[in-house]
Amino acid sequence: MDQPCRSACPIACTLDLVGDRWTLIVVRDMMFFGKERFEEFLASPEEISTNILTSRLRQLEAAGLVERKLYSTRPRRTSYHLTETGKSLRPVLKTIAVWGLRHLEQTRTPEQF
Amino acid sequence: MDQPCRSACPIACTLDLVGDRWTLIVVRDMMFFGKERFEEFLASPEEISTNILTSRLRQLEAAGLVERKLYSTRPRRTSYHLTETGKSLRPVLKTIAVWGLRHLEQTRTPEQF
DNA sequence: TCAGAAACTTGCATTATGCAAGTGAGTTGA
DNA sequence: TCAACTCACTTGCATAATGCAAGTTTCTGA
Repeated sequence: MDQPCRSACPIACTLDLVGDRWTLIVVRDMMFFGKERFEEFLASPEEISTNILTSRLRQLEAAGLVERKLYSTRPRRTSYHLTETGKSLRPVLKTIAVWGLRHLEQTRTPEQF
Repeated sequence: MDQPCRSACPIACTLDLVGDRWTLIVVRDMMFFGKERFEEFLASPEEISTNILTSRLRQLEAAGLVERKLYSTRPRRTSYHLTETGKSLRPVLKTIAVWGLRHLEQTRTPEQF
């Protein structure tokens, strides 16, 4: 999950970016569930903790996959959105979801796919 | 990476199985580079350490994605192979590779794809 | 002014990872 | 037959990541 790629392999480099337990969960929430705010991500059933969520949002922002916006300054509200690069992960998430549905019994479709 | 799924989401469950820095590297080595032996996995450019490799092979075996075989008892040699379930991860790996090649500059194709 | 929400930060314990060294069974060559 | 070597690990220890709870700051509305 750190910056330098372990090798020139596109699989290894992609995993360096999003290959951990939480990053793609956050991307999923934005891509399929339209979540935008910190509290919305916290409400997901996987129960990410606040420090991990902060660090993942920062990393995704640094990687150019997510944009952070202040959509209100008076109460100061933050929202997060996928950039075009972030949105391009859709086939990856889709393929993973299809595999999970087919091979892991305990999974079910949440309508959205 | 532990057994119990965090939720019923197919993406989250799949990540519980293979969502870390190393598991899919090992699967990649078997799927695209035909690697089978412990020492072959160690030789990959990402340089996995022996204890992590052992634990990942055990987890993949426990998850039914990989089979372990003793192909020689006299010098006692072990080989690892993808099961049908393991092989079914090919589209996932492919999609990740395509994304990496398109969006990460430092990556290049190793012919095999 | 007092409770409450949103978006965090901080501290600390637990778990995972990285690194180096060691082990044991068997093989090869001098 | 003895030393060196290979394969497939295991062990120990330091560092890094994660999980959990609590606290902070800024603002709102009653």
